[in-house]
Amino acid sequence: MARGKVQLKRIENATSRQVTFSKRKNGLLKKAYELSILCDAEVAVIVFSQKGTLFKFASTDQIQKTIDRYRKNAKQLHTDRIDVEQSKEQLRQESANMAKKIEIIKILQRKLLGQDLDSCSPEELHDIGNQLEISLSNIRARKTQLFKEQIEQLQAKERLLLMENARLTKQVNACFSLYIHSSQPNMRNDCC
Amino acid sequence: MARGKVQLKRIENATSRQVTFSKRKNGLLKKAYELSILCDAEVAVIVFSQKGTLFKFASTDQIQKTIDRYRKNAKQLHTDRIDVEQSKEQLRQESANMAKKIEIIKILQRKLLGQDLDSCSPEELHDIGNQLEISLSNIRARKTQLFKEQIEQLQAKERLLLMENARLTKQVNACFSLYIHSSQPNMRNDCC
DNA sequence: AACTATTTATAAGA
DNA sequence: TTCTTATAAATAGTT
Repeated sequence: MARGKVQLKRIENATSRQVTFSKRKNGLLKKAYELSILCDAEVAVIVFSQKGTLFKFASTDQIQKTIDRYRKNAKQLHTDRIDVEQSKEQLRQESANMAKKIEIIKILQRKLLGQDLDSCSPEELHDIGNQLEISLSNIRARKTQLFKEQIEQLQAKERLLLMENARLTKQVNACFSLYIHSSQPNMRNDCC
Repeated sequence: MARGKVQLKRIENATSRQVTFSKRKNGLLKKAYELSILCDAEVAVIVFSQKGTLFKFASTDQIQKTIDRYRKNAKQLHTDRIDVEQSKEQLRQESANMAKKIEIIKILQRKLLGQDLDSCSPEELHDIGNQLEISLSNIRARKTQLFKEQIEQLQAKERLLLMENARLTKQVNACFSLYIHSSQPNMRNDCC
């Protein structure tokens, strides 16, 4: 724009490029400022030098406001901020649900372990009892078996004793009959 | 910049302001473009007219890239994108941890319910057994009591039968003695 | 960083 | 809006 037109292409000389960047960058920011003032427009400019240095101008107090307005306008808000908030909210809810589940499971587990039974409603006690019955019927099989075996043994013993008892009674009667027929018929009632 | 200097203040005439906005806006975007080409810089410009119409320029294919770079540079990324990503990641991890917890608790619960016992190590079986023993000892008290009562009854019966047996044996012997003394001494061996 | 010859941007007018 | 044009501003090359 002075002392010769410039080609619109990257300035190869590094020093020259750096100088031009500095001048034009200032010019750009100034123009942005003027536009915002003269025309009452909302303007935001972000410039990174090749070195990575940041320069910016914003007509609002917070450049973020303009950026947000841009994103909203460009309907990218849906895929960015709101989207992110939604997925965060979703994760939060999942989290909360899981925490609830854990609590419920823990409570049930404590009850299954026979603790905190005081706080149970009758139906709950019933249900827990049923569940535990299932558990117990599996786990206790062996113990129950032992009890049963013991009872069966006792019952077998009982049967044997009853048989022995019957046999003895018969024998007593037989003896008594022999005795009656041989000497004392009036003793029959005492014997049976 | 021509035909008279302008005061750096809002142009009051609406039409004039609109025209100036259009011209200067184009000029700003052009300057931004030139800066990005000549100096190989990353430039983003966002302009909203008073009406709210959006105009923008970005030297990258996606203006969002420049905005993100800006936010990163301005260390706002910490409170924005990265922060959001971190909290999302945190929630994700919590979520995963909770899922694991639920799995573990479910497995334990299944085991407490007497299922999937095949997959247990001996120690695990032992621990679960112990836990269940506590539970069982509380819940089973009544059933065990019934078993014991039944056994006690049977034992009592057994004792009664044994006593009866003894009594009968005694009686048999007594009868036999009477019989022997009264008539047939050679029958003693057949009787006992 | 300053200078200045030129180019570029643009205000006012049409 | 767009074109014109006088003139202000920006800036490339130089110092």
